[in-house]
Amino acid sequence: MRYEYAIKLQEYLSKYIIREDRFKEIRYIAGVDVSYRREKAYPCIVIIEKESLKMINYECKEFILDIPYIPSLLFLREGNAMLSVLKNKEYDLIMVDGNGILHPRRFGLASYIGLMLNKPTIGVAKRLLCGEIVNDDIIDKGEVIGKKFNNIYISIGNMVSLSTAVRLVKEVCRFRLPEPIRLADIISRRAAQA
DNA sequence: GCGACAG
DNA sequence: ATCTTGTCGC
Repeated sequence: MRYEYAIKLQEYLSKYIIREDRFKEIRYIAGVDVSYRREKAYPCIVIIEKESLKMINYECKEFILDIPYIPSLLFLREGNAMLSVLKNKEYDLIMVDGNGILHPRRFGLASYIGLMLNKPTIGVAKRLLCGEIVNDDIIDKGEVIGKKFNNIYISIGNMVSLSTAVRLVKEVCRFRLPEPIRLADIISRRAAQA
């Protein structure tokens, strides 16, 4: 896929992202992350019960990668790997290691996942991709596109408002990262090193 | 042209 | 993200 085409695709798909709450009850939350070893990726999903923060289920797969990492096009590299572990599982919302609309074209990995699965998703990044921070609000081109909290950057992926996204992340944070993502990170890392 | 740049 | 040992500190 040409670089220019991928950019156009993001601009087009971003129009379909829903930036408000579209769900009934959030009881189970999934977290997804990907670790690497040479040409292979190890996507992992962890599902926790929000109330108890207990892990209910997890799975890790091996995935062959052919697309390099290009800043702002992370969804091309990790998108399908993540989708493969999200299939046939039950959860009410997904937290993704990467951005949602906190993105130059308002369409990061978490938005891609949310649109493909028609599910609520939240983007959680450890470093800032774009925008400037004003009182923990992340502003880009006059628009609030995310929130800084706990030294992480939270954004709408799909079907969740920013305020709800922040509240949910806070609810499942024991350490720096929200539990579903922290656990998925640990498990995928271990799988990659095995 | 220069620097920045999720994972 | 990954390649990589020990080390300082709560």
